Amino acid sequence: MRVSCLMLVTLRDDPADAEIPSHKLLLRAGYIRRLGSGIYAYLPLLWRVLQKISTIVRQEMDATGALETLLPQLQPADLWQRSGRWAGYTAGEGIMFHLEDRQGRELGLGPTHEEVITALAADLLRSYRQLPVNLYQIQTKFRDEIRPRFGLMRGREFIMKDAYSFHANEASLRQTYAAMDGAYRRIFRSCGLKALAVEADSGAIGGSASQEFMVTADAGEDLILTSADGRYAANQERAVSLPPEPVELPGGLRAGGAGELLATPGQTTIEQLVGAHGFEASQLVKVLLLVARFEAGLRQPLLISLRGDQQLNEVKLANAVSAKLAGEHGVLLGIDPLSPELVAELNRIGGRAIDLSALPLGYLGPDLEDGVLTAARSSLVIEGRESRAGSAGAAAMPQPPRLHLSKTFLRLTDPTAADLPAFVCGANQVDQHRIGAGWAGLGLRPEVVDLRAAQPGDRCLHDPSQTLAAARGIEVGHIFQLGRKYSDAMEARFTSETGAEESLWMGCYGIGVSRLAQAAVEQNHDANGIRWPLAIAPFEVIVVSASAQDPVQVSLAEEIYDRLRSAGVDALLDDRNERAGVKFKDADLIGIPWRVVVGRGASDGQVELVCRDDGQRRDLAVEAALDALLDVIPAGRSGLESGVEA
RNA sequence: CGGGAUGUAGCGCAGCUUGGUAGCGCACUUCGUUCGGGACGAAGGGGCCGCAGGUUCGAAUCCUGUCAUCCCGACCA
Repeated sequence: MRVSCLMLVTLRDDPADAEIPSHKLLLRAGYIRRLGSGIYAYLPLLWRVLQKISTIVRQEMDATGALETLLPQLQPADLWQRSGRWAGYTAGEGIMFHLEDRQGRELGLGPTHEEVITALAADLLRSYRQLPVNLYQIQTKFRDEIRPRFGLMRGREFIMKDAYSFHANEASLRQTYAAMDGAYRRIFRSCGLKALAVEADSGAIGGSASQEFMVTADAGEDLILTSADGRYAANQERAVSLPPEPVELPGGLRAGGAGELLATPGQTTIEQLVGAHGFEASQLVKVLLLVARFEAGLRQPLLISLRGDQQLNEVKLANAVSAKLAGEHGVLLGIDPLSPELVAELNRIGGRAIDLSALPLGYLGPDLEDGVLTAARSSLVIEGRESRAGSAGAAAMPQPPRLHLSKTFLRLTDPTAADLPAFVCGANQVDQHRIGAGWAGLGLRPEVVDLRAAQPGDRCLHDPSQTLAAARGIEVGHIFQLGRKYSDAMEARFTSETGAEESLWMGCYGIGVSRLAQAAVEQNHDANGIRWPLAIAPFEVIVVSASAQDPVQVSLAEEIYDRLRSAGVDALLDDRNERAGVKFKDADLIGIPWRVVVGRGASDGQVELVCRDDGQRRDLAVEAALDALLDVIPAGRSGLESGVEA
């Protein structure tokens, strides 16, 4: 390809709406253009990168026996209603673009394909003899992200490789999951990326085991905790660790564990209590009030007890709450702090009102009575769901769920708090705490759930001499063992060896192809521009004649370009009538791994070979330069020596 | 959705406080000189100043509304 024919438009200034290096560079170097928030055109240079990544992905997926396919992006709503995800994915903070066709039928634009593939599997897979199978596709996904960000990093339209496997039993699922783990490590290594495999939360997709693949980069959206020995790595959402040992409370239990009152005027935070009384934060139990929202209308107040020096991990909390209540009340839509606005909403739906002013915020103890949820004397009751005589149109709308407020707290206690023999906690009255309280003395038998966020510096479970260190990562891949969640919901069954009808076991495996391209830039750039790993660079070599006027240089450059191309090298020829400096700057910016400069030495058959990655230059005879390139390029196409580290 | 910021030429910005001819740098076109790290000179082209109302003799500038984009939080490949 000749640069003169490439529609190359590079920018000298950083675009104002880009924040992180990779986003700026992709815009400046002419790889992408924004059409709307989270919507980008992939320009020809980037398309070459995406194709190369896709080729690597295909090779590795095919090598595991996976079958490439292409599924519809336009997906009928009833599929999603059958899996129970339609409401969660379209209402409120749902992420699916959806529309109605001319007949009034509802459709969604595929954010993921569990429903479609499971419906197909239900149709096609009848016998254990057909199993296992693993189907994959590389295609555009649509997600109405709450906050699109950083160019391709979080787009509303993006390219994803997604694979779905079906099995007769869990052991087979584990086998394919392990095969995908291996394939993913090879894919990222082949792309020339340093990636880290970490334990992950399985999130909204559901299922049991899951692992994420992170490209380490400062701009990453995820926090990863790793042990120095490399044996443990996890997303902070998921990470577990040994908490620091608490400091024993002097005096132990008082008043039989009911605690003695302690005047703490104006001291509503851990820091203030520690400062005023010389406590250690680990001697305190703090209480958080939250409300969980469920799809079927339940609003469940939560009373969470944590040791004072620990932080809540909201993902762990959501999982725990969901595990307890989602079966009966549908999908957990969210968990919110008990703010005045939320109290106002609860008051509208609760029948009786919560009186926020009666809650001694900052002085709450774990034994706060359920009575506060109904105790307000306000008789101001406003019916939330008055059914107005609706028009025909309104009548056709599905009825929103009836909101209702639980009158009792769901009380969950982190082990760090539950294990304290004696502690300081709020007294449920303003300006008072209690010292020397204990769980039994307060009349409580805490329900213990791991809710604390692991922190950098915590000791590791597998080896307490190791501590966790933090790194930031960009999630480029995620593999899940789904189990039978979708096959149960969508009745995707097969006949087993014993003749019984059983639900299929499923796994799913995703790679963000377009995100991966940008992550590669984030991990490989310098002040002058992008430094593509050879394996996914849009071109492997750029041939630049220093002077477009010198016919000797021009013809030698043409010759080298032709010979590289006929040797199977992806070569680019900068044949523009520009000054050498402009061509060099552009070559660095767009990040081509090797540059052949045909300049002053051209008449003596000498050229310069420049490596973009380390900046090294060598003056070589033409033949030597070609030999060097034909040696290093095929070797480099297979990626790094060692990519995935854990 | 909550909080913060910004919309002026393809890109980056000034002008707005104090209303009166729409500007600068880069990019683009033509000519000349230059030619190994984003050259120089000359001459040009390109603007519903995000949009809609309002105030005013007069609005990029003041007021109201609205839309869009970016950043910080919940979502995820």
